[in-house]
Amino acid sequence: MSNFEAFFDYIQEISGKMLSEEDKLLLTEHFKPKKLRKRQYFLQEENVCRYIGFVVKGSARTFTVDEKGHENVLKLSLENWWLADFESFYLLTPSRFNIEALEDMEVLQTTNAQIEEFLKHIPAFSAMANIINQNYTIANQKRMQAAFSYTAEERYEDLISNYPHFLQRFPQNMIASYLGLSPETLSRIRKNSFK
Amino acid sequence: MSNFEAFFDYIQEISGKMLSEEDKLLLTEHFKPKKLRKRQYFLQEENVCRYIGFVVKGSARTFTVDEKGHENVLKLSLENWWLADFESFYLLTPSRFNIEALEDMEVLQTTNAQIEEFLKHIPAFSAMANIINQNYTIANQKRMQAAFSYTAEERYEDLISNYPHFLQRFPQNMIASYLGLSPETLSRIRKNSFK
DNA sequence: TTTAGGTCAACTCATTGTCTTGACCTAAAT
DNA sequence: ATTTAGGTCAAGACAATGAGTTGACCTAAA
Repeated sequence: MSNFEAFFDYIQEISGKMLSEEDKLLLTEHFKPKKLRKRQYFLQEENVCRYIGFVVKGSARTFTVDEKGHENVLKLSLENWWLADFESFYLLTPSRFNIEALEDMEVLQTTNAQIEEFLKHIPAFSAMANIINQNYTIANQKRMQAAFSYTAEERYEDLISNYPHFLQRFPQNMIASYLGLSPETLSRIRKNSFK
Repeated sequence: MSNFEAFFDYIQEISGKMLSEEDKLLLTEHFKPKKLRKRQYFLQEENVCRYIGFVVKGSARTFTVDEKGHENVLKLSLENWWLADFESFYLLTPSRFNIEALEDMEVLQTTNAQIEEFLKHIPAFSAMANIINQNYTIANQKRMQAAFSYTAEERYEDLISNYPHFLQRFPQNMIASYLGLSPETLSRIRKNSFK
């Protein structure tokens, strides 16, 4: 049904290791394909994030809603990204985040307990996990730093050089929120940058 | 925060019994107010329905999605109705139903285990539960019968005489689906009934 | 062989979402 | 004290979506 091949390729590519047939079988058995329709939630705030999802198709946003009902986008996800609130997922605490499909999606999802098994038994998976965690850490650090020391314009330039496809896939107001800008400011920045 | 008064009134009115202050305290402690935004799901298919919800404000639909992606509305809910897939809720089996907010909603929700407590300790609650179950059974029976023996037009007439406010609160295509009609057919029925 | 009602396609109209623009405000940095 | 970056508010343009209607046609059961 769902395309596990892309998932296997992804693991092998990131980890630099091969998956055996048994590995693949294990993964296929315990990653459950799930379809989300546009606007459907993968995770709703106040719930525990019981599943981690690998995006096969579609896009999503992770966001919070503050007291005033204002939405704050923390993460934008596309194909070959992971969906989860890791804090909630690992500690089983209620999440403050919402993860919402922005398009119809296909996701492969599994539980915390299963992830432990994969880490133990599948070398490629475990290698991948390490690399991903490193990448996330670096990316987050960069983002934090950028938020403090870069101007709005620089952050935008940074985004388009690192993730040029974001502009095609995500509405501009969500990118603005992701960059910590008002939609108006981003609109003006874009206008100016056409010179 | 949320309006428990309406909930208390409802219980007392249906059951014909009074709630003591302790009863109210127990209910307030264990029914958690929850806000749903329009299009948010109270329950998604394949999940276990862990909560039952009392609608304080807003409206919702219970529907299934068949293999062809066609949505089938089974229930329309307004203020002072209950939200749950009772089969899933009582048996803890994965649900085939989706329950989706059609407007921003305020719901009071609690768990199966808590309901047991209420039934044991709150006479008014237990009396209410009995009456509701009876009403549901009767209503379902009528609906089944209607589906088989009435024409589309009769079912529509029946609906507007029993629930005239549905027309104001729910989009016509959902009412059509609820009646087991195509939207086109309902549209034509309404046109004719203006004579 | 009529009839009830479904399916498909096209069109209208209202609603919502997205982006842009101008006017104005504020806080920090000169 | 005043420039500057960027936020807030309000209005408007435009596109996309959703809801309702209508006509044409099809099918199964009475």
